[in-house]
Amino acid sequence: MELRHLRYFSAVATELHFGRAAEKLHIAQPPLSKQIQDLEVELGFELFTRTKRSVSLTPAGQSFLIEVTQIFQQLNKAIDIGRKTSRGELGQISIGFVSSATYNILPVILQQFRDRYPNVQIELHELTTDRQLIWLREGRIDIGLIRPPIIDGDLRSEIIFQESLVVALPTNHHLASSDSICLTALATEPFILFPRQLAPGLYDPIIAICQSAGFSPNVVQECIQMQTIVSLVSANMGVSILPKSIQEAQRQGVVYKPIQTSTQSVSTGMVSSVDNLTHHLAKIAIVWRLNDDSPTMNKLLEIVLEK
Amino acid sequence: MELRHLRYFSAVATELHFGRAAEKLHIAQPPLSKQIQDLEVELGFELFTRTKRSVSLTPAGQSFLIEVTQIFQQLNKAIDIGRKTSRGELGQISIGFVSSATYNILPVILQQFRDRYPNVQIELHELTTDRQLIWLREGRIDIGLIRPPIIDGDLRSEIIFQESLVVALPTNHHLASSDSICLTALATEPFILFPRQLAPGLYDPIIAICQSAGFSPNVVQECIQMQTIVSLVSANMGVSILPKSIQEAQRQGVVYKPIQTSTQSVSTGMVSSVDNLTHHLAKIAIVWRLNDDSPTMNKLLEIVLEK
DNA sequence: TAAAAATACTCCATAGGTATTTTAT
DNA sequence: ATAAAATACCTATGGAGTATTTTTA
Repeated sequence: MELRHLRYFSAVATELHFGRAAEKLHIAQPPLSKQIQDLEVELGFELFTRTKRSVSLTPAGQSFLIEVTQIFQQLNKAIDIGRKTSRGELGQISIGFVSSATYNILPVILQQFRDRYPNVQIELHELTTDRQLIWLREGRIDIGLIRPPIIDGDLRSEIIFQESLVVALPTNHHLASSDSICLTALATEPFILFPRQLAPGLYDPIIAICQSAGFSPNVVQECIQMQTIVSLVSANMGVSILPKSIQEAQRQGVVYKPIQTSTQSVSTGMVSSVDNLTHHLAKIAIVWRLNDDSPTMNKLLEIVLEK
Repeated sequence: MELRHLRYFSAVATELHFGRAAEKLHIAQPPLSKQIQDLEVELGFELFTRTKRSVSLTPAGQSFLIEVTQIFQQLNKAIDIGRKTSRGELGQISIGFVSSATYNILPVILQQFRDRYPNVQIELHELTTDRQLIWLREGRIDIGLIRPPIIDGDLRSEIIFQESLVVALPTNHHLASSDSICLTALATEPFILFPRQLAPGLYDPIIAICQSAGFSPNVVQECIQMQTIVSLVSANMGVSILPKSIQEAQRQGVVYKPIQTSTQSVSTGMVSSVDNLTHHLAKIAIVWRLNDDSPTMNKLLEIVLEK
């Protein structure tokens, strides 16, 4: 049996006239009769009652017609779903992100993507950078929003967001009323940072700017969650250096201060002003599998990278 | 597009290997590749990602596969429903019946039919004989259970049940304690009968046996419903002659008595004993359209007539 | 007698086969 | 070197056309 048989049957069932049905199908009447006969033989039951002068559906033909109509609807649906999926208009995407992305780039991406592809199901996973890289390779997520750098030949990435670092101080700290902080003033302060392993691309620059301010930070506590770091700062456990957008998570007991650019470094030329700038920035990169041809993923990439 | 394309797609999607899929389909590999290519061109999107060494479904191919699987399920369902309908195992039938058939033949027919064809929807219509004939011609019912005779070239009928007539008397009637009634004894009684028009095949024999008992019944009341006749008898309005099975509808205030066979008629030979017997019988016939080829109707006929 | 489906046949488009090439591992 | 898909080309099945017959209203 082929769709042709069903199309022909449907036409004859609608017209109840082999001649007119054949005309509508742009074929001659004899082959149409033949095809319907073949179909009836294959099905094992009669579809039409022919009396040389008039054609009518048998009860079996009537119920078969109803079902056949649904087959064609189902076929159209299949084609439509396939086409939409191929265009990235339908489907699903799994996105991993570091917690701090919640305050800046993630909501922007989500809103733009949802606006343009409302029928794509988005799955979100808050994960540290290192776990995102594993999940990407395993195919558990399609997109990662991580702290660079990444070193993996099967993955590609692009920096999509960068922001300055700020110092987080408890409200009652003696520098809490300054406009900006010279890092040197924090040389003896206890520091609360996240473990280096979680995001070396963010950790190392922090250490570096402390070094260039002439000290190694005295890390008294490590926390996996940035929120927890903020909590500990507010509890007077120490100070921290964090990406600026953490300010969005309004928290009592903590103030954030810009880092005072060391004019000395610039003037001496030891560190170029460009390097200095980049070293004061916290970056977020989007990562995906090099060989991923998923249309949904590509549409999301398009949106994120087009700016 | 033909079902062939979908069958081939389904095979390749399952095997994810053109060679093996072709083998399973009992065709060579090159034509299979060709058909899949044709399908992709017609659909306008890629179904598979081929890397000469491995085949995998694109996201669009994945969703298309799910829908295509449903098409085949739908197709099997269509064939199954058609076949069952053609065998009379599925469908619907509309049955008309005279009220008195409720007490004898109808429940038997219904039970046997339901047992054998549980998936056929039965529509029941209690109608008088004359309206059943109209509804049959209009196609509003497929089967009638009526009081014969019928005279209609487009309809066919068969007697399927006959029973003797009985006299219905009020309990306090002076003959209520007799074992059987000689009709002559009722010559002066008031009679309650149904209008002749509703079932001449039942009305005329009743009049005939009264005539052969030497009187014309004095009809004081006509009722369309047999139940009403019984009610009026119980209310002392008169007597009646009814089919025996009306006894099943237990009713207080009424007794039913067999009619005493006139030995005279038999002995004189004026009326043959056979004629006499037939004239004392109330018949029910099954009627259907001569040109009705509905399998459901034919299966019901088979059941009713096979005994 | 006319209208409509079925039959008989003819033809060619294309599904499917065979041989070979290409390409990635 | 090998496995597997694609390409090239050929074959033949069967879908569709034309002419005709059959049937019944």
